[in-house]
Formats: sequence, structure tokens, C-alpha cells
Amino acid sequence: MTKIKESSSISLNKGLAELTCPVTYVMNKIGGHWKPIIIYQLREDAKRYSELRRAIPIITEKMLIQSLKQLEADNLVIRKAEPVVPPFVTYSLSPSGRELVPLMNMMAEWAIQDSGRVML
Amino acid sequence: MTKIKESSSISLNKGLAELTCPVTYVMNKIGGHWKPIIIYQLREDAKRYSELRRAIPIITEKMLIQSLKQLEADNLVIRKAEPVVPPFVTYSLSPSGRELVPLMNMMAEWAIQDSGRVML
DNA sequence: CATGATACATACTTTGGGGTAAGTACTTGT
DNA sequence: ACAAGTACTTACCCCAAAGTATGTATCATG
Repeated sequence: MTKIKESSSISLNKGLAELTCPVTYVMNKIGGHWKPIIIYQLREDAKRYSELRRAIPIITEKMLIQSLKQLEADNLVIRKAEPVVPPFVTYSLSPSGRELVPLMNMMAEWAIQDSGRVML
Repeated sequence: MTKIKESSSISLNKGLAELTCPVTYVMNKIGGHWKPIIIYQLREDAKRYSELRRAIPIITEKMLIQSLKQLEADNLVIRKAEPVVPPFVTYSLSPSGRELVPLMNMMAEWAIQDSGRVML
């Protein structure tokens, strides 16, 4: 009885993990280097694309727009485009996105505690 | 004035993000497909290596041991090896690791809510 | 004497996320 | 006429995380 190979499980696993593991579900939504930072920037008020760019100068335009698209697809942020020229596009947190903020605060608290912990 | 290039920023960014962003700090500790699942398995009691393997049959031994090593290095789990043969090794959550459990529960709650949300 | 169980280790390959760099389309300012 | 600002898009590359497969050392059991 040879092992049965079931079609490269790399992406399969990801789906499975997301189904079984809610933590992975969250990670997939707010994971990646930039998404939490973007969410943090939008925690209070909506911001224009260019405002975000200036608020996070280290990010490339590609990554910014890519992250924003993903956040929008996962409807954590809402994109509002006024059909004027030059374009005027604002991004803001959706209800789901807003509910993420206290969660991120908890993560921050844990991070502070953990980084200050002394091991015996 | 040409742009100044500051030594391939890929790993630099990661470090910077971790310093500035506590969420990223958390992600780096419990990110990856397997770590949250392992922590979940250990949330109540310690488990042997082989118990973990059987509890998460889809994981490969390489990934299991790798994740465990990283969790140990970040001292979220504690490895206890009895010098007998056959080897008897148990893994359990450290204090830091245990404090992660309520955080993960919050993530789970958000995940449930979010996945059940209807978009208008 | 070979198989299975214990708990790993290690070489090799794949793949997708992130980075670099450049282009697009349209208008205002000088 | 040309730079600058708006908000993107696209082609290409690189690397680290994850996966595949196999090896190791010891003992018990059939």
C-alpha cells in the first residue's frame, strides 16, 4: 500500500486551516506586514490614498494598493471614490474593521507584556 | 536628486514593523499555519510529541518540530524531556503562552462574527 | 531479523508574498 | 511644453516559509 498523493497540499492546507482554525482566519485577514499598520491608520477616521501613502512613507505604492484591495475584498475597509479629476478616493474601516480595533489593542497589550517578560 | 537606496529593506522592514507594530510582533510569534493550532492543542494540558502528531494528522513531522522549536525559542511552550528510552517528551504552554489563550478566543469570536456577516 | 514506535534531523524543491522599477491617464500650475 | 500631483497598474525578481522525502538511534515485539 503505497502512499496516496493528494494534489499539492500547500494551498489545500491553507483552506483547511482557515476552516478549522479561527485564528488562521484572522491571520489571513490582517496578516502581512502592512495590513495591521493600515488598519491602525484608519482606526479613527477615513483617509485618502495619498494621505495613507504619506502616513506610511516606507510602504511602496504597490503594496499599499494591494493591501487596500485585499482589505476591501475582505470587507474590512470601504473604498469611496468621487468621480472627479484629479481622483479623490477615501478609505475607511467597515463595521467589521472597526471591531478589529479592540482586538488589535489586546494584541498590543500582550506584546508589551511579553516583550518585557524575564525568563527564569 | 536621485533616490537613495538603503540596503535591501526586506528584512529591515520586518524588524522595523515588529518594533513599531505590536500586532506584527504577535503575528511573528503565533503566525504560520501551524503555531495557533499547536497552541490550541496545548491550551488545556501538556501533550507528548506523538500525541500532537496524532491530534494534527495533516501536519508533517518537519513542520511540527519546527513550529515547536520556534514556540520554544519564543518561550511560549516548554519542552520537558525524560531521559528514558523510548524518549518521552512533553510540550506545555508557558505563562506567556497561557496568556495567549484568551486572546485567541477573542480572535475566534471575531472570526465567527465576521464569517457570518452579511454584506449589503 | 525485520517491523514499528519513540523523537527528531536534513537535503531538496516549490510557491507565493513582498520588493523594485517603470508606465498610465488626466489635469493644474509655471 | 513640462513638471507635479492624483490613483493606480504591470512586469519582473528574490527569498523565506512550507512541503516532500528520507535518514538516524534506540528499544520492544513478533
